[in-house]
Amino acid sequence: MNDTAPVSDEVGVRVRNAIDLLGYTPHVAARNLAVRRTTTIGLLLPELSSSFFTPLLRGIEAAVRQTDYDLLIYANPRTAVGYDLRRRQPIGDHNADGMIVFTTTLDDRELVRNYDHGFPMVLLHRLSPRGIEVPTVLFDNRAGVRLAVNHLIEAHNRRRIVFLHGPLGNQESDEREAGYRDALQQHGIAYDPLLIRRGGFHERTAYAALTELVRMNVAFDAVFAGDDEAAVGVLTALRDVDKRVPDDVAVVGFDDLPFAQHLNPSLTTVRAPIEQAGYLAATELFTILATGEADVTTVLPVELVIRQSCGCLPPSRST
Amino acid sequence: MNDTAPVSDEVGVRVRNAIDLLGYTPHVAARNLAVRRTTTIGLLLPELSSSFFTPLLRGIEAAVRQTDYDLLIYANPRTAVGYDLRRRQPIGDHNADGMIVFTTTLDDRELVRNYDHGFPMVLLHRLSPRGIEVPTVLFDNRAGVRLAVNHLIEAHNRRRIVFLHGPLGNQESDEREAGYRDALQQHGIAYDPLLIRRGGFHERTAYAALTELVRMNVAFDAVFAGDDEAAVGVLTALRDVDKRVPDDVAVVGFDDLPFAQHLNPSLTTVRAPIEQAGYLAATELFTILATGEADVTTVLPVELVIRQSCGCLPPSRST
DNA sequence: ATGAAAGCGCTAACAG
DNA sequence: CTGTTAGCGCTTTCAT
Repeated sequence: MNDTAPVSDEVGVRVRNAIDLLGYTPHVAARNLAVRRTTTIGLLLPELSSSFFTPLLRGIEAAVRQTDYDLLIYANPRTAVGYDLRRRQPIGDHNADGMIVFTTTLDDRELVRNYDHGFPMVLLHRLSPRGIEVPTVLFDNRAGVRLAVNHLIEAHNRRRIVFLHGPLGNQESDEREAGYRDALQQHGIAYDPLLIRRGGFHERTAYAALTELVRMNVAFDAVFAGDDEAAVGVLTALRDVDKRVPDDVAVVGFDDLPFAQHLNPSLTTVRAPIEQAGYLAATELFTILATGEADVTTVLPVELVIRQSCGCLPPSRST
Repeated sequence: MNDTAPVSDEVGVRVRNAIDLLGYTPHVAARNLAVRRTTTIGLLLPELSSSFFTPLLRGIEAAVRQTDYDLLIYANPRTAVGYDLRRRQPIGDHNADGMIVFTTTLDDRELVRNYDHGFPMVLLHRLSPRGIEVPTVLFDNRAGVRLAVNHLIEAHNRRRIVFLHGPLGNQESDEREAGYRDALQQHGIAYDPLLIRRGGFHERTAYAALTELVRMNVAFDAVFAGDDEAAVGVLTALRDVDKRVPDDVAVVGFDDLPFAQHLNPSLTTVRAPIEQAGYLAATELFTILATGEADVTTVLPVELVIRQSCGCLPPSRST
């Protein structure tokens, strides 16, 4: 019995000795069962092996560190599609007091069920399912892409702009495409379905998408890559087919991941405050935990970062 | 009761309806308490916000995905130093069947205690504490650095080679320094303590270390950066003081993280099979879980990857 | 095939 | 201040 009740010195010592002797460790699961509280928040992620998560986790960590809570992360591609309901949930009220749900790592049904049970959640980069209101933190994807594509059109006179779409059903990608269409429309450029390819969000798929486009002899003078990871694939693909960036093809990304400025040419991209998003999501969750309430929707502004890959900055001196 | 005993149809239906109606979810902690098994392995990390963990996690994930187990990650800088023993352990036999321990995320005492309790563990990038034998997966740090420094000396005729040491007490960094000394000795170059600086393993600290070195007017013609993250800081620092890489100063890193090839100049570095290390560590843990036994020590070979920052490859055409 | 009872390791509430 | 008791939600064993 520690901390909860007054104890005489002698007993205290005796107990402590026993603890040391036996190497006793409290069984957390049992304790949690008893107190119905875990002092832990959970984070549900589709995967971890992408540079995108580095800043995101940094932000979440920063927020967690200011509290007494621990952070438990569960990353599992299997959670993506509807899976056996009877299968245990990796993170839930049994091992966390609340959780952050990234994009589609939990399907709507689960979300609703957790919500009905009053399990505190914050959504990241995904809208609350219709019918319930779960607080969510989002980027202004549409405005960001509009900005980027407008720049390609206005400053660099590009008109055949490829748009790499992320995984099917990705809300963010849909918003980004809306921004792309906004920009085209704004300048009276026709929307050409040939220029819309799947392949955003991953280096390899982006590489493949671009390569195929070239093989198909589709003409284009710019690429919105979907995100920075994809932009790397695009850059590589273009180099492999001897197209020059930005002279032949301008390239812009999304996110402004740390490596974007180190690419060659350095990447013009839409900077998303990823770290801040993580920080905010966690902070909101803690607010809910403390007060029971929180803002419903937070849309984070993004900005265009101009570098070399669009043609604005001169090529770098070779050190 | 699902799966364990025969049940009449009618009752089955009745129960299922009740489940749907109430939105019932099994309480995992309670079940674990009862069956004394979690079907989960844990991973203890000092932090997540470093690109190093991207490939590491990819490897671990790959191994986990082949099994029925779930992966729970706990990242906490607070675990670094000896902390309150009575404080619950975030991951332990109460919520995992075994765990992977990265470097110094668990202190020796805890390691020994877990070991004594028969809790399955695999160590990553850290030696087993003396007295007990916990399986461990390591890089051949010493040979790797020897390779790199030898290259700087032999191929590029450098003799004033800075060595960036990681955090105090970091075993890997110690091994790397041994490799550095090996190489110097091999070529009869005197060891100059002035050239050994703290600052490896982080971009910012590496930047600071280099900047200070320049400010102190210490002469040097090459830098072993400690790792690739640190190399980015070194490159930036050198650019800021108008030293040319590789002409004035050659730079080599360690790890070969994904971004290394995209740096400008691209980074000559020691490639460590990080992903494989993660995969192996997880696989070994599963082997222990299944059979109770595993190899004690696995040392993974590394290789030198030659690029521009040492002077071997010509500067890149600006696309 | 079903219901009842005990116990996993802990905390909390209550008497002594 | 200390020892005892009940119960967290589940599985398991044993009767019915």
